[in-house]
Order: sequence, then C-alpha cells, then structure tokens
Amino acid sequence: MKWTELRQQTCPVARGLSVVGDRWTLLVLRDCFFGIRRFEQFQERLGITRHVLADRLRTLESGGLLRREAYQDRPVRHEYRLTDAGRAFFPTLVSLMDWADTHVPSETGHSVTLVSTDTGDPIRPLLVDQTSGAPVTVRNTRALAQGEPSDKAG
Amino acid sequence: MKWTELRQQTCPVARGLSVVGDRWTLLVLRDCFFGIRRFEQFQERLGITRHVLADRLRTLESGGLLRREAYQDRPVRHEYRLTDAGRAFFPTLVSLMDWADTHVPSETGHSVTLVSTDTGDPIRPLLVDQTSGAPVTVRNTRALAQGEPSDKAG
DNA sequence: CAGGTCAGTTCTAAATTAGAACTTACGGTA
DNA sequence: TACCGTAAGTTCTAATTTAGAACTGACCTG
Repeated sequence: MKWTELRQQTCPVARGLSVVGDRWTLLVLRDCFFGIRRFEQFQERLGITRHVLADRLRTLESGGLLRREAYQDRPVRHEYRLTDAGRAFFPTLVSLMDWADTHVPSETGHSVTLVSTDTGDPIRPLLVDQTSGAPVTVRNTRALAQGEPSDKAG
Repeated sequence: MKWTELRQQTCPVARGLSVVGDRWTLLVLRDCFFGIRRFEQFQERLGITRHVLADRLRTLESGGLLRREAYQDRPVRHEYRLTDAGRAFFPTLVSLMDWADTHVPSETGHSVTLVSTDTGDPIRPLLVDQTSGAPVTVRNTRALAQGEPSDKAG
C-alpha cells in the first residue's frame, strides 16, 4: 500500500494517515499550534532537512490543514497558518501528548503542561461521548463498518 | 533528527511519535483494536511487506503497546496482544478517526461508526477537561513548558 | 557593490521500503 | 518416506525516501 492508495481507503484512520501519518508532518503541525508560521523557524526548531520540510508543508497545505499566505511582496514571502480543519486536529494532538506523557517515559519528567486560558489550572484531557458524557474506551465501544450489523471490535 | 533522538526529546508529542509516528505502526495498532493478533492476519489485511510488519511489531512491542505471547508450542507461535498502555492509546486513535471522518473526504461516505456497547447508539467523541468538563480547544488552552511562566501557544 | 535574509531547489550518499523468494519448524496425508 | 500446507518470520535486489550540505533567486541594508 502506498500513500496514494491510503487516501482512498474506506477506513477514516487510513485516510487520516494519508495526510498526517508521518512524524515530520505531525511535528510541523505541533509547532503550528505553538505559533510557528515561517519556513526558517520550522527548519531551525525541528532540525528537519529543508527538502523534507518543503514537502511536508505542501502535504499539510494540500491536506487542508495549513493555508499558505503571502505576508509581504517584493520579494513574495509566505507563511503557513492553520485552517479550521487544522485547528480541528488539536484534540488528536492533545490526546497523543497525553498518552505519551503517561506511557512513553521521559528522563526529564513532565515537560509540557496544558493549562486553561481562563483559570490557569492544568488540564486533564479525557475523551467522552458528547451526548452521554461517558468516557470512550475500548471496552464500552464497538466499531461498525457501514452495513455491518455486528462484529467484534475490541 | 533521527528516531532515536526523537525518543529523548522533552516534548511528549515527539516522544510519542518515536513509537507511533509512522503510518504502518498506526495501521497495525488500529487492527489490534479490531481484534487482529497474528502475523499472517496483519500481513494479509494491510498488504504491508513482511519485513516492515516484523519491524513495526517489534517497535510496538518495545514501545510497550503490544505484548508478544506464545499461543502454542511445537512449533512455537506467537501472537501480539494489546497491553494496558496499548489500550490507553484508543482515545488518540478515535480522535484521529473522528477528525479524518470530518476533514479528509471519502468518496464512499461514512465508513466506520463507533457505537456504544451498552446502548448501540452512535458515539460522538469529544475531548474535554476531566475536572471542568470544558471542551479542549486551541482557544481555551495554553501549553506551558516546565518552568515557563507564560508564552503564546495558540 | 558586498553581505545578509527568506524560501525554497538541487545534489550525492545513506537509509528505508517494496516485492518476491526463501527458511525453519512443525503437523497431516499418501 | 516424500510431499503439502501453515505460521512467523528472514533474506535478497531494486526502487524510493531521507540526510546533509551546497546552491539559487529575489530582494533588502550599508
């Protein structure tokens, strides 16, 4: 399976990965949420090769997560800004951050804390069902393919 | 930056990606949540090359998400089962699925629906703060590096 | 005009992946 | 005993991707 095939898969996870299923893509995206917008800044912070950075920015742009925007003429200079679809990715990134914070050990201890803009209190992320408020876990959910009446999924 | 360097980063997103920052790794993990456990099954379902599959299973095992377990002797045959850390990754995968379902268009329409095991009702995932119940968005949260008093992060 | 900045592109060598065949260790069948 | 099949890999070569570094325009400043 190649990247192009991934995009045409039925499973949304596969389709999602066709855009963000690469470490550099996700690190670029993370930096976007930290307010980074320009080529040189990404390159310096990430230590990514310029070639790959250019490629990943194109991927994110064509995937609809970033918008390339001129911030000056003469010479034309562009910056990359999050779109609504890009901002909508935030919970996924936070989920990953939260998981890694707990399950991928760090020798430096806690490193990044998410706090509320309002209260300044630390945030403990939890994925719930919007209507019932119940936490989403392997145990209490089941994945159904369209048209599939019942099948094991946990 | 190489995969080994990624693991030593301060940022939990980078550390997380040192384990799951690869499309195949995440597709293998997805199939684990669908109940797949054996080498041949993964290989057939994913169309991944056997070489890469063996490598990704090792990555997931050494990352603590999967446990390699003998299910028979003579000849010894192993299967790969989710650990607690692996199961804890579920919300992240669901977040990704939910994001992609909305933001990466599919020609086949909705494909996978998550339903409650109890009620059978469809689940609408939402990331909230565990204590306040408020949704986690770019706007109402700020990332603080350890020791960093205040900085832009959205 | 020399030097610097920004956003890339181009180059070669190294690493990774695809695709297919091969290996090991069995168990069953003729 | 020889042959077939299964499971879980390993090994092989060729193609693709990445790393690392230098180069390219198009401008700006002194």
